[in-house]
Amino acid sequence: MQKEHNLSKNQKIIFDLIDKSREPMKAYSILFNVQKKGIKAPLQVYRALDKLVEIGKIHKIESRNAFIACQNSSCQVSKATAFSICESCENVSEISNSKLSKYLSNFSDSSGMKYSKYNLEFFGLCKKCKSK
Amino acid sequence: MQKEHNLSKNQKIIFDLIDKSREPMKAYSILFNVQKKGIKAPLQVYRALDKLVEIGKIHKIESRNAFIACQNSSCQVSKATAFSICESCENVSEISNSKLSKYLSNFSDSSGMKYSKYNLEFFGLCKKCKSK
DNA sequence: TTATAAATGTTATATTATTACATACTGTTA
DNA sequence: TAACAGTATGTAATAATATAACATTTATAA
Ligand SMILES: [Zn+2]
Ligand SMILES: [Zn+2]
Ligand SMILES: [Zn+2]
Ligand SMILES: [Zn+2]
Repeated sequence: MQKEHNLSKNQKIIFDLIDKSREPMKAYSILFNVQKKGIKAPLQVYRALDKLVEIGKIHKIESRNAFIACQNSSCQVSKATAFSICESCENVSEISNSKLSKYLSNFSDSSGMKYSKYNLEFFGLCKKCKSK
Repeated sequence: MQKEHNLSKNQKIIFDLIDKSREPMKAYSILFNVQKKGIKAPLQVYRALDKLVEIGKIHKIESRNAFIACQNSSCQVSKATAFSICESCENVSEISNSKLSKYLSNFSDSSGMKYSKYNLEFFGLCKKCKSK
């Protein structure tokens, strides 16, 4: 059962915007879009983004410096994330595959490191772009 | 067998610096370090980095905006990369695990996407930092 | 209530990366 | 050799991404 996070005003404005977007959003594009709601400075955006990532409501696509809403109802924190990214149309989806997540969550090697988090990004061509 | 790439002057200067570094290097730190060798502008650094990534001599650690030399003699291109990152000391190593790479290279799901590349970053505490 | 943590507002600045344009070098082929 | 194509370089300006520092306000809980 998922802990309910009561988002603050700025967090809610920014989450709603990202959640409605069909594509990953960049911080300054978010800023531009929420200026009419009174959020005027980059730091206000980055603070909300940091918190939303921390509680797993959004994830950062590291290779794109962009943010998407969590598409798995189960991500309470952003600690085990996998995405597919089309290099042609830049469509991004969160991969929800229990075998993959089990495999990676249980991964260990001889380095002696204790892994507590991972982020995986797959790149390729989506169905649409392949057939062009 | 690995194709021999004849690095250009700037590419060689920058690769040698990264290769000697025990930690991932950031672009502007690289710039600072190669100024005595005549490389004066960010673009000169970024161009060499782009090429070195393309041919697999270095990889970008996306979550850190930093670059490390390939630690696998086999990476001809940066298309199947996995790293372990200590969140305490920021030590980064390239993971070379054939089971993992096979698993990920063969991964496919029902989305219809054809994956041609991936990048995986594991986070946690290294041996040293765990025992502190 | 009092204390504490979390969130906000604001300005300035740091860090990372690209655009645009001119020039030079390297290897191939007519 | 000459012409060409592809790759690399040099330089200036600027765009895009992210954080520091400090003051204030709001929410939560002892
Ligand atoms: Zn998620
Ligand atoms: Zn596509
Ligand atoms: Zn490698
Ligand atoms: Zn460590």
